[in-house]
Amino acid sequence: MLDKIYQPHDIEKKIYNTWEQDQDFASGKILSADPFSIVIPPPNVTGNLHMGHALNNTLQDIIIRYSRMKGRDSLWQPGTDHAGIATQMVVERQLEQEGKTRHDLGREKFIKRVWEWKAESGGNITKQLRRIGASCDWARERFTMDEGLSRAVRKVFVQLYRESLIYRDKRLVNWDPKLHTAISDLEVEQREVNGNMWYFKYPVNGQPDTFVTVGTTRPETIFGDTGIAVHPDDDRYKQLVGKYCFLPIVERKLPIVADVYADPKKGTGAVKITPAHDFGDFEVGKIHNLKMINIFDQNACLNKNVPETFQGLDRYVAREKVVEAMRDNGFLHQVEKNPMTIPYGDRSGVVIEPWLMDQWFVDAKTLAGPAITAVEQGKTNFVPKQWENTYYDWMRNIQPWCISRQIWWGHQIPAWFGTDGEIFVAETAEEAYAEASRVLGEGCVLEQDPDVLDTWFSSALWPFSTLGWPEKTGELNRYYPTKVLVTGFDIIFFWVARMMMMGIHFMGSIPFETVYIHALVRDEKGQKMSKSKGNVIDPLHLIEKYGADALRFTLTAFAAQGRDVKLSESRVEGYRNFCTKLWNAARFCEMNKCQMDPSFDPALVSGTLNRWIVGKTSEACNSVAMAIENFQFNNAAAIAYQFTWGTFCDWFLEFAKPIFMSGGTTAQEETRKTAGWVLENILIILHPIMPFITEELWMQMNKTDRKAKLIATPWPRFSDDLLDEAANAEIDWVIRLISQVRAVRAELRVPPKAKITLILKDSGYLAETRMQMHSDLIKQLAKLSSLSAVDDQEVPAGGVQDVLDEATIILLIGDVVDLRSEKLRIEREILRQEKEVRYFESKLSNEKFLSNAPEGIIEIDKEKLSEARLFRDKLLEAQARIVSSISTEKK
RNA sequence: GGGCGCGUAGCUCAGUGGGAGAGCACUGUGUUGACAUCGCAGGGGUCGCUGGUUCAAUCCCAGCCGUGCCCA
Repeated sequence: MLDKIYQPHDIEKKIYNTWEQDQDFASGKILSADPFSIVIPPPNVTGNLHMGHALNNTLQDIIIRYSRMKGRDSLWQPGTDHAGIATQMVVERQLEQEGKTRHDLGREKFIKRVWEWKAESGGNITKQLRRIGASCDWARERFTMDEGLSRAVRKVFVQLYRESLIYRDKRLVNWDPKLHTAISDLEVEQREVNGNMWYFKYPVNGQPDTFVTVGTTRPETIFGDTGIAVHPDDDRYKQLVGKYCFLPIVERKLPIVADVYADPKKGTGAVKITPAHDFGDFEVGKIHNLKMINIFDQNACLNKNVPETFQGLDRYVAREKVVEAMRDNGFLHQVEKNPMTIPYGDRSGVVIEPWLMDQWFVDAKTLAGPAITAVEQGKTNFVPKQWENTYYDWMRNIQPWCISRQIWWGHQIPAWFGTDGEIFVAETAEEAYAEASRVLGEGCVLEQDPDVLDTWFSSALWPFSTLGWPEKTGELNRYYPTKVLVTGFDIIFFWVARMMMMGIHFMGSIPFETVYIHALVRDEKGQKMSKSKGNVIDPLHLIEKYGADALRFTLTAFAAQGRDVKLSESRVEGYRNFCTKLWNAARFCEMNKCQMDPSFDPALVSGTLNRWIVGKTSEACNSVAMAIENFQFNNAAAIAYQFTWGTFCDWFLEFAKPIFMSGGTTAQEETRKTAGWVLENILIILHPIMPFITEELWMQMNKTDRKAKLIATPWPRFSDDLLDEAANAEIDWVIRLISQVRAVRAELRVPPKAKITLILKDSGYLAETRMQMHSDLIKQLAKLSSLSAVDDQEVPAGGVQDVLDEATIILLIGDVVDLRSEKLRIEREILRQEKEVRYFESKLSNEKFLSNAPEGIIEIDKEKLSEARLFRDKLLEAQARIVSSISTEKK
């Protein structure tokens, strides 16, 4: 016997262990089956499960579990990425507590230390993924720093270098003065701040009392100024082009150049050019051959290229000093408040400094071409489709990708430098030496580039490196390309785009057929969850409290395409109740010996009720399947929920009760088996969304017959033959009758326990038959003492009346009812029906409507009209009877 | 400034060119065994505003207002 309440805690752990131990998640077991693969967006190895992960992995789990049940050879490739900067920061923080820095340890020991940390804490996130039920093929788990994946990285680097798609260049990069590394554009966050615009007067050479006034938001950069730009068509400055200004304090000559970069409408129309410290200025400087003077050290403090009194100052201290000096010397024209955006490092949180240095770059522009075409040609599709625009937009304006990082944790760049800066790129040191020997001679000295590659460089290879590439493995052949990538929109640029580029370049084909972009999980007020706001909801906390299935169902029910998920705990609670409902329905089935019988054939049932629920079940199964295949997860959840609760529990089981309580008839036996079969299918369709409770029920209720677990049970295929229109109409009629009686009773406040008499007038043969067939049921569910059909003459006066199709329902509820208020009730309803009749009459008398509307619509409206008329007429008759009762009463 | 969304019941959200739905909340009511984490019944919405297209618009189009995100 099932417990009275579902206890997720113990059950979830037990079930998950069983699955994992029995290798139920393993791919490659049925090689004759169609392969179906997805790769997990590898979570950061330092990460902990947050709501975004919970949603992302729930959806993937639905897809893969469904695929498995559909009989495909399903691979969900798991793993984590090494998160270069984040991981290094974690370990450095540990060292800090010991009073050490990574430099105290040295590179080798530090890396060892990181691996130790990884061994100890790196598995957190994968343990947490297990908590939400993720059915990854854990035996295949990969890590971006694994030997195999590292080899893939080296091979890709070398090949791209040889193809000139990776190159070393001196360019401005985003320098993080706290972490001491370059970062990519994507790791820079633009924040709105209120800053100042300072206007400085630069004296013009040879023209006393003539100044060019320039605005700047960064006074400290004046030491790097090497020119002034004005717009070529700007009459204010035309005569100055080709002349020089003097840079105050420094006394450097600054050529005045004409460039459209200077916007005449902004500020004074003249801008100072600091090529080594501003991305825009850098381009201008190159065009006009301006000097590039680097004025910062790696901490963003002023270096030796500035006047001595300023050397070593922090950039913000320097800013004040410069303003002060300019003011004191009369070169400060004015200061304005200036709203602007400032670049911050997304990891360090400090202001990023554009810094001129040698770095490795990927020629992303060239690689992006085929990646754009693949989407244009529909080889890869985004769902929802509008994300393709975001993808195109970024890809078409893509910039060179800076891939080198000045940190230690990561894939060290496979490039070696000779003593004079010669570069040798090779997969191994041996190869590099061999090559260098040919060029520089035997015994040459090489040093490997100390930098490592951007983590996303290795993540970009994930869909094929995890399958064994560059080896030509069977897995690679079988599972690449993957079917669908499930991810959030925030990493379309970081990851999706780069996987597309690398996948196409190295595998010759797209890495995935579909990119499903899901929502962002927000708090109940719609705000992004963040630690600083303190509005983070911990998925593990919700799992503890309500169970993983309740959380999964909630996330799924909210995962409508193109909309964010606003999560609140009360919703999770609501779906926990759904778990309880399901549990109790199963318990009820068990109590009534409704077993799952594998030999049961739904096509052979004969009882109307059973034929009805069989049809509804097949409909629900097919609709849920369709919804999952179309990535309409919220629909899948809604259909399964409505069918389980609203159809199976609320009606079928209630209808079955009298049958179960009656003697051992054949009808009882059939209904038991049908109920067992429906429950079985409910467990199946709910399993992808709520794997734990469904598996537990499956195991408990299939003690004898079946060995296979639910996870390995085939998803049923039902033909439309199971739908029985006649049975539908019949049960539907009974449901409507019961509902109407209940409504009238509630409205007239008939005591719930009071049994009353129902008389059906003018019911017609069909309705009368239906009534008689289901009389026990109707009596029970509508709480009736008796029900019968009568013709005109036998109508007792004074009953409460209602109309159901062509029949009039008469409820004899004794003296309780005030005839006058009953008369008003009927009249209200008559008014409503008359309005209905008028509406359709006018619509159907509109010639334009008749000539333009499709025939089907007209037919439906005609039917609605005649229904409304019938309803109204029946009500009018009922009203007349009341009136006569009232007059009788008076006498 | 460019782009992408969103605005439907008190709340959170589905949905559709043919008279608007769910969950939660709310109101009334009900516990001799599936479930009070429940049952039964009920109230509640000019589908943001203004125009246009159409026989028909909550849905399509335009503009406006409000709101959110991404990019510069």
